[in-house]
Amino acid sequence: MKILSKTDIMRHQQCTTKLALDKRENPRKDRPLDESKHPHIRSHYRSEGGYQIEDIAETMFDGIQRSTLYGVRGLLETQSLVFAKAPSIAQASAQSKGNYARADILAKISQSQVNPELRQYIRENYTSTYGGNHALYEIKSATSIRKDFILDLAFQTHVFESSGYKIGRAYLITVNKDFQRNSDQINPHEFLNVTDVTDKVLEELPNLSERIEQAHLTLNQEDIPLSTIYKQCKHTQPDKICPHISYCPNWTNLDPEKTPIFYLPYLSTKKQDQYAEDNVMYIEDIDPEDKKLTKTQTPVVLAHKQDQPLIKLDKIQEFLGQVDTDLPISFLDFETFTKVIPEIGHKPYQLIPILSSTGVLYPTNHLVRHDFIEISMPSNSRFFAESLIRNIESTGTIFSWFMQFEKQVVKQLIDMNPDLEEDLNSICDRMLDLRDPFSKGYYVDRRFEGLTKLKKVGEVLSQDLSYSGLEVDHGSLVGDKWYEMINSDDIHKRNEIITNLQKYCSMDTTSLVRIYQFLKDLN
DNA sequence: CACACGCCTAGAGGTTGGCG
DNA sequence: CGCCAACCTCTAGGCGTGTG
Repeated sequence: MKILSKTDIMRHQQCTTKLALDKRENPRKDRPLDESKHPHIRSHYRSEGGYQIEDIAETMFDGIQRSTLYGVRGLLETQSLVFAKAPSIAQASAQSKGNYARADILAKISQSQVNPELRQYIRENYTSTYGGNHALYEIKSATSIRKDFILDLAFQTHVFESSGYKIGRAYLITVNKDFQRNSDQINPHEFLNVTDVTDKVLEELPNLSERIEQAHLTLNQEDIPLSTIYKQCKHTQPDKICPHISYCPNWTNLDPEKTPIFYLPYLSTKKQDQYAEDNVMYIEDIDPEDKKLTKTQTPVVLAHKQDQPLIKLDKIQEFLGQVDTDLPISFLDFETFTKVIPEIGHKPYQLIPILSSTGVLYPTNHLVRHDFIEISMPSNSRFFAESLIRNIESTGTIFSWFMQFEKQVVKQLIDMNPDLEEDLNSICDRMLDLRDPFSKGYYVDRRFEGLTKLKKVGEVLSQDLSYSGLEVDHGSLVGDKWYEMINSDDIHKRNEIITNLQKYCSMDTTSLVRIYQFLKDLN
C-alpha cells in the first residue's frame, strides 16, 4: 500500500491524474515534480524564512524536544518522547492506515484545555488510547489564515488520532504583519500570532475521510485516472503545459500549431468545463461571438483567429495622446527585497527598494540612462529616494510597467522621508502604465500567449531583446543575489553581482523604451 | 390585481495576474 | 510568501412585461 501524505491530499484535490502520475514516475518524492524541476525559481532566502519562523516559534515552548529521525524510526522516536512525557515535541510524526503526518509541534495539554466539541466528535469516530491530551501546532510563515492550513491540521488530527494519540486542540502559528522590529532580539509572542482553530478543523474533519479514501483509490489504481484539464495545468510550470497533459482526454495529440484553451486569461474552471464538453480545446476554435467570453478574453480570441496582431489604432493613439512629447519622457523600473523576518526598523515582508533603473528620452530622441543600487541594508531608503528624484525629470510623463507596484514603493518612500513628499508625489501623479494598451486589448499578439507581463511583451515586440543570456534572468532571483552581495566580503564577487543586477534591471527599462517606441511607430 | 418571469444593475465576495 | 487592482461571479432587489 502506498503511503499518503498531506501534500498528496492537496495534489489530489488539484488534479487526480497529476497525483497518480507524479507518484508513479517519482514514487519516493513527497514533493510534486514541478517544484523540484525548477529550483532556480524558488527563492532561497525566502524558503529559508520558513525554517527560521519554526525556530522562533519553538522558543515559545518550554522544554521542547525535537524529533530528528525519519520514517519508521521517526514514528518510534515520537512515541518514546510522548511516553517519556516530553512537554512538547517538534517534528512529531504519526502513521496509520497508509496515512503519514508530521506535526510542527505536538504539545501536552491538561484536561481543562481540551476542546469539548472536538473530543465529542472524536469519541464517536476514533478509538484513541495513548495517555494524555495533546495540542497540534502548525507553523506558517504567512500572515493570514488560509483554508488549506486548516485542511492540513485536520489531516494531522486525523492521522494522530488514528494512530492512538489524543488530540484536544489545534492551533495555527502565523506571522503578525504589524510587528515592527526595534531591537536585535525578537519577542516571539509579539512577532507571531497563535490562533486556536479547533472549531474550523472540526468543520473540516467530517469531509476528510471521504477525500482520503478517494486519494488512496487514485494512488493504488492500476490505470491512471483521467480528469479534465484545468487552468493549473498551465501553471504547474511557468508558462508551460503540465508534463502529463497527453494522459488527459482530448489531449493525447496536442496540436503544436494551436494554443490550448487554458491560455485564455481569467478563464474559470467552470467555463473551461463547458468548453471541454463542447469539444472546444483550443483558443482558435472559440467563436468570438461566444457569450461566455469576457471583454478581456474577446480580443485574445480574435488575435488567435487572424495571422496578424489585433490592433486598435484609435485606442492606442488615445493612450499616447496623454503624453506631452515636447517634454522629456521618463522610464522607471524598481527591484525590491523582502523577507519575513524583518530588519531593525522594518515590518515582516516590507518592500525594501534596492535598485532603480531609469531612462529619460528627450524630445531630441536622445536617451539618458541612470541607475542606483543599495550596497548595504538601507534603514530609511533616503539615498534611494533622492537618487530617484535626481535621475528622472521633474516634468513630463513617467512610464512604468504595472505601475501600481512602483507607486506602492514610492508611497513607502514618502512614509519614511516625509520631507521629500512633494517631489515623490509628483512622480506618482505623472506615472502612466505602459501595460494598459496590452491589458486592455488595444494590441494583442497571439505570441503573448494570453499574458501581459513585461518580459513576454518585450521579447515578442523586440526580437533582439532576450533575457536568456543574463546571469540574473528572473525577478525572484534578484533578492537572493542582492542579499548574497551585501553579506559578502569578497570585493570581486560583490562587484560581479552588482553588475549582473544592474544588467537585469536595465534590461527591463530598455524593454519599456522599446515598447513605447513600437507603439508610437504604429501610427 | 397578484404573481411569475426575465432583464438589468449594484455591490459583495472571491479569484487572477503581475510585480518583487 | 505579500500586495494590489482588475477582473469575474453570484446574488438581491428594482423594474417592466406577460399571464391567469
